[in-house]
Amino acid sequence: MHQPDEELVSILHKKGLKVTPQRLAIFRYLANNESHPSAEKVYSDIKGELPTISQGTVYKTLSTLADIGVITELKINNGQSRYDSNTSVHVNVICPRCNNITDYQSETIIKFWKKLSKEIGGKISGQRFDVYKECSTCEK
Amino acid sequence: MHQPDEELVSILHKKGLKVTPQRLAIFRYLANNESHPSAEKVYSDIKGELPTISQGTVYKTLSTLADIGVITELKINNGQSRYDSNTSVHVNVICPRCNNITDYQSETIIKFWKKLSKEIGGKISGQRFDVYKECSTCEK
DNA sequence: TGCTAATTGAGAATCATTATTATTTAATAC
DNA sequence: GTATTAAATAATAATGATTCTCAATTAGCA
Repeated sequence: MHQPDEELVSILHKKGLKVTPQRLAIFRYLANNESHPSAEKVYSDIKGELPTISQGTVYKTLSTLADIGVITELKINNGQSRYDSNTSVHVNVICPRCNNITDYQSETIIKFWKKLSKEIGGKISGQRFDVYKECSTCEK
Repeated sequence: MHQPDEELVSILHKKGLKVTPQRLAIFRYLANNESHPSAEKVYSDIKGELPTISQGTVYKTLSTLADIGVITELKINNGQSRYDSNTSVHVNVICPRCNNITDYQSETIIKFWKKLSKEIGGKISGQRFDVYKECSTCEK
């Protein structure tokens, strides 16, 4: 696992934002977490490291990190947002039962995105590809 | 414009659900509407036809129509759901400023979906492809 | 025409998220 | 190091979309 802090610190400086323990901890947590946690999950897990952090700070920090582009926010069908430190083009494989999310990446997706973005044209600022598929746990 | 009622009535019968004026009106409204309206917009527009309809009924009806697969629900980043009677594989081109949504369809997408669903495998129950791009109105 | 379960309408309740504000703190200058 | 100051945080209230509850109504069938 590489050091994610340097990247974040450099971007925060570039944007004129402060480097705070809350921002570092939440970013680090997501960088080491494949599970696309909700804000609530981030809050309850991060309290081990920062016991006095508030829910509001978690929400604002996640939103800030998404604004500067180091994480992505996914509003899913159960009404909550999930957060992902994988900012490259990929497919979110979402279990329609338990809302577990895993990332899927392949050449097919990269090529499709190249072709599609050219086809659509204009100032494209992002994309999101979801596939709904029952996870192995729910299948049973 | 073809008659959308027959299709809906047949599916409702198949599922053992009742054919109500509310369900017909909301489905017809969406079938003739490209703009991916919110529940609130559906409610305020449908009141012209059904003045006594309640917001709760609109929400429940939209959810029912999505459950039986005749419309799709899109939770977007401003926190609301948008509804679309286009249930074929397509890309939602979403304006990140005003949240206007237009559908984009092409061979590229059809081919990609065939390839991707084979690649991922398993019981896939749906998909959603979004592209964020400023609409012509917001560009100005 | 009457019966019955599903649906509707009205309003209360919920849940995730956002806003407010006083306090604290990171970053910069001295 | 210490002071300054604007930005960030913590606590809590407020919001907004959606869901729930339940009595009244209605579609579908006998």
